[in-house]
Amino acid sequence: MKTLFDIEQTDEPKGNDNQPENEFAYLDELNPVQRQAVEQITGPVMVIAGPGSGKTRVLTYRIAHIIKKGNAPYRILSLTFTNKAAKEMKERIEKIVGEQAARQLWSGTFHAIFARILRVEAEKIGYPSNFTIYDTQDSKNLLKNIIKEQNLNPDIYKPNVVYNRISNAKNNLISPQAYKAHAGLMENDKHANVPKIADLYGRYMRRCRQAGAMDFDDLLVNMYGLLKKVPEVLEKYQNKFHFLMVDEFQDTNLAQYLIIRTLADKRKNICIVGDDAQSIYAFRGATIENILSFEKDYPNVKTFRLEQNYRSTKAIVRTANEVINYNKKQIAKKIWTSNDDGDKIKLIEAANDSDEAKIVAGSIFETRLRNHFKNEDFAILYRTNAQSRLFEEALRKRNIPYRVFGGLSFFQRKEIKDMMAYLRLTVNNNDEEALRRVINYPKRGIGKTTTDKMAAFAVAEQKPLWEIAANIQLYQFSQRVKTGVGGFVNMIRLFMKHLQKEDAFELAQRIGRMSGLTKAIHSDRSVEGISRQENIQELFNSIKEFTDSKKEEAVELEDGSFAAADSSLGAYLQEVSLLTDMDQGEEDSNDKVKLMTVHSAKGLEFPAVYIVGLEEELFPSKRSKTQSDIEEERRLFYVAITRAEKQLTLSYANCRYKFGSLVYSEKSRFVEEISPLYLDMIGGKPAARERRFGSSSSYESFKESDSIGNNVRSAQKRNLQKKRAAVQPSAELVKNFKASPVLQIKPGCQVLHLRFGMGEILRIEGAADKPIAVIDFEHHGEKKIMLKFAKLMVVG
DNA sequence: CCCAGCCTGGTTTTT
DNA sequence: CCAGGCTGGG
Repeated sequence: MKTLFDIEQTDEPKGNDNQPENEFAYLDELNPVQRQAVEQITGPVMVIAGPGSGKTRVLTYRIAHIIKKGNAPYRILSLTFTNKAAKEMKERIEKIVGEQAARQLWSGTFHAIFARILRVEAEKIGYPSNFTIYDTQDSKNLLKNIIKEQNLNPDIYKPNVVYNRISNAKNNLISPQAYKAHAGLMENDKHANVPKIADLYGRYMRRCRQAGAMDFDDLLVNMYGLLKKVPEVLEKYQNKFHFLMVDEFQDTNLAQYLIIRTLADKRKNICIVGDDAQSIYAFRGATIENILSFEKDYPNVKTFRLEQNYRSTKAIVRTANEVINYNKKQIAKKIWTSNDDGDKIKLIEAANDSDEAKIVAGSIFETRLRNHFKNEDFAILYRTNAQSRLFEEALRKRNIPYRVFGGLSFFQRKEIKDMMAYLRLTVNNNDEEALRRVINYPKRGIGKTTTDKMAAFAVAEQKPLWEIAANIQLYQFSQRVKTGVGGFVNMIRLFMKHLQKEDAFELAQRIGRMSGLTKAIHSDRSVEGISRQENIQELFNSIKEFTDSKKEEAVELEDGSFAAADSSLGAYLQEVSLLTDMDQGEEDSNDKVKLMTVHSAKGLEFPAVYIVGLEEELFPSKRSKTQSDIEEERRLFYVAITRAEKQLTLSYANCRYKFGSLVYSEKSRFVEEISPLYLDMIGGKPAARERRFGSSSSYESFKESDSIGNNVRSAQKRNLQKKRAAVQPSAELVKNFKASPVLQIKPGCQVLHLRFGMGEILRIEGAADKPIAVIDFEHHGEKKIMLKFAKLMVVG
């Protein structure tokens, strides 16, 4: 983290006449542009802030300034995008304005803040105040059920696809009715052979409503609906919030933008901060258009540009600029720095992914010694969460402590979801997904057939599933089922009786005990079983922490009176349902190497950054096909690069197992694109590679492998054996292949077309759906690589 | 009708 | 590597 900026102070700080000199001392820490943005607390303000330009500093100081100017903290609504950013902001503000004031601030993620408001106002739009928040998995499960009920083919109507389309519609505030009336969308769906999407959308919405549940997108949609449909609510919040601030504005979608605009409409004291070059959430509806709209909607906007980078070395800033310059769609600006040139950008080229991990771990080990870095100075950034595993292994082997962020978050673990489902169901009986999850866990003899039958009644009668369960006696079921379901319902009802009497911790313990869930988990003595127990224990600990802290806390209301904070189970669920990563354990990340996706690294900075897995189809993702997709990948790369303060290392594996295929990719698209600059940086020759650590031959693992390669997963091995038996190469192909000076084909394999040329670039053209080749080839003398292509692709 | 255990298929990124 | 689907035994 930065301690002090070495800023050239061109202006003498302008002390405010009415205030003691030191009152606004913090303003001295800002450069002239930053300071102007901070001091402009009224009217529409737009701050275009490049990476490392002190954006968070501007935001936090601006909030402090608003408060110091005599405005109550609860007049300020500050919205961010991720929990992590929100948390960091809160901490920094607290340091300036004190804990008391910071606590009254309305600061958090869009989703969290809107959920908080909706809790209070939900009944005005026909939702219970104890509504559940469905996570993605809940939503997809519900969709899957609906698709099945409608007798649609789940292979065509993939829950994933349906979910994404619905989510898209919601992010653009398109209702099911509007969707049906929208010719373009309907045409599109028809074309994609999924004409029933609009219908499913409507059904899904009704089911959520019936279950008293909102999904992530509903928090936005319903917030907007609330403001549009209930004038007194609109009035209330417009009067409540005198100042609005939005961070990472480039990542807002239409729904978010319209909500912000509506809330700010009365006073128009709205400040947005963003950087179009760091827009990396288009996939969930974010649009840079919002920046253009903002300028149009607020013609008298004051714009400030923060272009000086205080974070990174010249080498890093130059690389970043170089990368982003390939993008056509961007607002012109020049990020510069007065920092040192710094070290050259390093490139690691590894044979395969586990080798890559070893080399990176080795490099961290070495750099740490040489530069007296601490573990916490390092970050490994990757494109997908799944990539973390090999790096974890490699770091463990070298005894380097690390922490993985994101990934399978605590709350997505099965045992935690089960427990949470009980808690959710107790607070909101109508929560269908929770009910389905636990009605037969632990085993109560209520199987799939029974649940499906109950669900059919629920659909036919347009009632929540709980209603059927609660009145099971009225329906045609066997006595055994009736007893089982009846017992379950009574149990939940018993829990409900204690909702008011007991705090979240007491009630959760009761639920764990009486539901038999704790017992079921404790009876499992396997390794996973033990870890499950620990997780449940951790959950209980966190609930205890929650109740304890709430009991200490007295909430100061806006009229000055005090009230006891709510420590009930309902309050706990509300607070916790939008947490994705348990970053509660700050001490947990003390002096550890940090591993995370590039997306979650946004807003953070580290002295030394490794960007790994820079391979075609991985980073950039193979899902990125269109020009604008690629531009988003490039922005993502830009974000990753600009996290680095002093050292940046890029890394890729020559060949990587992906979905059963081993892909040779000598140069990733990115590396190639920045290569003129990159060559300059490493001294003109790509041969100046980082030394390999560990094994003398990076291809060791291949030599030791069996004929397919020891990294092939067992399932694929089985498959491959089957398929290989079926595929025979044509004589011509074998001949062509053998003509290649360095490539040899193994008998029994088929290759469509291979070309080898342009130095070390292996180019493979053509496409096939089947696995076809195992190839040995020479590389720098004796090295051998085995390749198996599930799908041929152009690489190089 | 339920359940345990095997098998297969799928994996971007976040709230 | 995990979750969900399928199958065969109870």
